[in-house]
Amino acid sequence: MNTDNTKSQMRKGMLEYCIMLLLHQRPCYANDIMQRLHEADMIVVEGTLYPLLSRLKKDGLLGYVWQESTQGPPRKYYTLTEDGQEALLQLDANWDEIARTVNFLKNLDNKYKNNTGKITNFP
Amino acid sequence: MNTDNTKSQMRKGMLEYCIMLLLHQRPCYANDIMQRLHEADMIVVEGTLYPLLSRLKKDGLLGYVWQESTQGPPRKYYTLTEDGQEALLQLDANWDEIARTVNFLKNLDNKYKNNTGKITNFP
DNA sequence: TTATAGTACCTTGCGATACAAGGTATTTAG
DNA sequence: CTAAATACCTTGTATCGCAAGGTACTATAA
Repeated sequence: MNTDNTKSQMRKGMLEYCIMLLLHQRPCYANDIMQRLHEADMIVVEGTLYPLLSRLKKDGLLGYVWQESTQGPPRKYYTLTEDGQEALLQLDANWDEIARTVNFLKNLDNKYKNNTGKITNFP
Repeated sequence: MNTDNTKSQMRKGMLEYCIMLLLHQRPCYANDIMQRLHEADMIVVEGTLYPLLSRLKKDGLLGYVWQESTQGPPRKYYTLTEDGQEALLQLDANWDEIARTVNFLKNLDNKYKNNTGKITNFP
């Protein structure tokens, strides 16, 4: 089984949420985000991140300012707009709903296994 | 913001996991799955479900048997294969990792807001 | 018998997205 | 002046959710 692909699929949509959570804490530019997500055990690469940031900018959820750097070219520091903060609340709700659903199903599964010991009740 | 689309994106990969959790409890045919997921607050439609089941079958994670019905055409009752049960363990791990990451970021965010009260520490 | 409704399965086409790979521009070090 | 490092972005591919439409079987009613 292609576990990498499944993990990648599971991340779809989550990445957007995670990045907005990060930006809610403080402004970041691309490398900041990649580094901080890496610390949180979520890998993201440039080819994923830049289009995502551009899209959120285009949708009005993010803004950015150019900031000079002491070690290279200037950086785009992204921040959440007001619309972005509202959207983040929606994403919070979406996440809670999904987590609730998954945990509900996992609990059903555990309960089932504990009660019967095996899986034999074919209709 | 298109919340429906975001939710749809967040479900990518999760659906596969949820369906395998259900099938780990007992064999189901398509309508069973849609109904039980609906009870768990996760909507699935035919156009999503059938290709997904076919793919998991093709990958060897699911098997099925035809079963006569008293109220219509016969049904395909799907079950997890051994490979499917192994894959489910992987998906469990993937889910845990993602949930851990998201909660880590959410806690960071909460801690940040509680400590500072507002978001002003621009670099 | 034929027509209609209900059930169950499946396919096609579209939009969205993660990712690999490759490209451009700026700054600094040698 | 060149090379390396940093930072930004684009293109092409594969995958997936979903709306819409299609096929086939069964039961019921005219």
